[in-house]
Amino acid sequence: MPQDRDTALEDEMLMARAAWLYYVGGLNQEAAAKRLGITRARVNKLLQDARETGVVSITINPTNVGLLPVEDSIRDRFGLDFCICTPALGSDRNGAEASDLLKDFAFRAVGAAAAAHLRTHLASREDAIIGTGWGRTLQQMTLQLAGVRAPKARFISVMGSLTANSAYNPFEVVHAFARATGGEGYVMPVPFIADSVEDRKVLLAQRSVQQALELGRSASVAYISIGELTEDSLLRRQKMLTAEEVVELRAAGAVGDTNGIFFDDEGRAVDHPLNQRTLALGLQELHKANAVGLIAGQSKLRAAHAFLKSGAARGLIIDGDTALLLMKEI
Amino acid sequence: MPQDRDTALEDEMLMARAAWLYYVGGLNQEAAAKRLGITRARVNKLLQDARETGVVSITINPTNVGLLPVEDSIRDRFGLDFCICTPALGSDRNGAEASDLLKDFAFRAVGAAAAAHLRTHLASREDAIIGTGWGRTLQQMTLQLAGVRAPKARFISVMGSLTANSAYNPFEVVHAFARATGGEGYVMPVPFIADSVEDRKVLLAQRSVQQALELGRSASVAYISIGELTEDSLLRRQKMLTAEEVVELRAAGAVGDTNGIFFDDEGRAVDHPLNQRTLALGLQELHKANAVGLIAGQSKLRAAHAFLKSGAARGLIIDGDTALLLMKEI
DNA sequence: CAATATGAAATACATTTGTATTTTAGCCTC
DNA sequence: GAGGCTAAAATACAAATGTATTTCATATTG
Repeated sequence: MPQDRDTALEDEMLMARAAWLYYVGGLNQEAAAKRLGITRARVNKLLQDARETGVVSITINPTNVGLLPVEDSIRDRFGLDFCICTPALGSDRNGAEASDLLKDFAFRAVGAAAAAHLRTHLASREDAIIGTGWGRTLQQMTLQLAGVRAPKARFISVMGSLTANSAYNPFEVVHAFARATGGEGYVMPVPFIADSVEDRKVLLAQRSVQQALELGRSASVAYISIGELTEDSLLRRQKMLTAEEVVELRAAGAVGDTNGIFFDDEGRAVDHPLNQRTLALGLQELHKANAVGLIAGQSKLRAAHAFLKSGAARGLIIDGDTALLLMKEI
Repeated sequence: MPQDRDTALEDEMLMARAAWLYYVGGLNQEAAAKRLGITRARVNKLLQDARETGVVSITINPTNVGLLPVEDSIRDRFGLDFCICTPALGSDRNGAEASDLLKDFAFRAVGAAAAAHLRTHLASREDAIIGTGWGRTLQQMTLQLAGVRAPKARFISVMGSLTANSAYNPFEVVHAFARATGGEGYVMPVPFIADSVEDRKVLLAQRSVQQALELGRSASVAYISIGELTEDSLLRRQKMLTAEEVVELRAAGAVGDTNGIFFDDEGRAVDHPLNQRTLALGLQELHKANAVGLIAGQSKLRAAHAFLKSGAARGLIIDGDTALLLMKEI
């Protein structure tokens, strides 16, 4: 049941005061509790809430994480407006065990950086139209937007949806963005890979799809991620592709995809029927929609390189370790 | 002895990585230490350094701290563009003991709020010219600018420097701003209170001083603090004033100063030789330079009230407790 | 008005963090 | 290469923090 409004306000105020005392004032929880006349346990909970809801936010100065030269190189090499790297963490002393954890980190790191980027973007244009893709990185991004309010912003998926439902689904992603910011969300209520070329035509003719695509094309920024083309890839795991299709696509030269558009090592859309069945903004359209590529995880290295060659992206947010590998290739 | 440059960079990188693992990645210090191949104690120190040097900064979302009516009243009463209050914390159950801590807290709180303000300002005009004053509040402000990059910004002291060197010195403040943001810093390489009226003329004639003042006048925002006029005031403690001068100034009606300009309860510059020896932007010039007054600590109440009457400020950032007291007076 | 649900206080305890001390390893100086 | 210096590792311990449990007061509901 909904909490009383006064109580909620009172609560948020207490939260802010506790947070100030603790984080800015440097009091410990006990002292802060005494000061506020409540128990330490309560202060502890308040602080937890404050972090979760974004009343307090912790930022790390991106200067001197040591990747500025890398950022510049990548930006210049691929003609981007900007390139942001998260800190490189790769040099762990105990090689094997960490790789899983590391991958998770990459998603969070890139998600956090992307969230910060969006925050800045919304600060300058609060009525922005923001295109969104799908996947784990995008999902992480939505989780780290606490405290961002943008009731006038509109989030629009630049692609159709998954059939299987998961937190990575464009539908969920857009919803999460809208909820986090108080803005509006729009999705394309069709699968993003149609069953046949004919089906695609029918779906594409839908007014709601046309409207969504139209809105997506006018985005002032669009956050999209890319996929690698392997048996482990999310596309496969979500059953959007069959094993045979993967083999075919690879045979056609495909090394990765963005929003279901498969491209080869040179960043060109490959000649394969699947590419005729995708319901999403194309590579050129993404560029016009100010696409920002989010790259998390070293398994995406090859796909990332190819994607950058395609020229679809205006900007790049990439985890530091993958960026370092990319540097070696260019 | 000065540390090797490479080592320093290496160190700062390690700091950033540790901070990232801990604050963003959510690892505890032990896990982060293992990941980085160093001891937990070292991680602990790195994190401490990271906080102190502003590599990580913790900001608090200022919505709903409950002082909006106070902010509006003060803003309207003194014709300001804006007034920002930090949370009021005065209602501690155990009256006496806290006053010292509270004061320290006020500096930090106002510094944090001012840092957030600057952050926003720089977001809209990255090549801004920013005037700066001196003192503990300004110094705190510089420590809380983590994550702000503004290589095109210029920071210019609106006043001469202290003779005694301290972290509060305009020189240090400007330097800290420049370092934190990557921007440029300019100072007036002269004392801000000359030994005599004649000396002031000579110093003022310096080309570098003229240039600095010129630049300061064109600031798009200037952060300045005010001082109360007591034996405890920073001016006295930094030996910028003799005890006799304080007595004289008080006799002339002075209740406070900003940048060495002494004013009375009505906010008028008092008629005293000292006011002829100050090397700094005057009250009217500060208004033109879009001055924002930073007020931290209840001991500054009277001076703050007078300062606001002077009309020198375009905006105000004040700690909540002092704001509440101010409210009672107006 | 009694029954019940709720949120916070009180309490207790395990974990994490901060800090001091000692030991070790590398490095500079002579 | 011995001596002394420094930074970090290793260790140990005290303080703060996170979390669960029980108890209590208050508000809500039938």
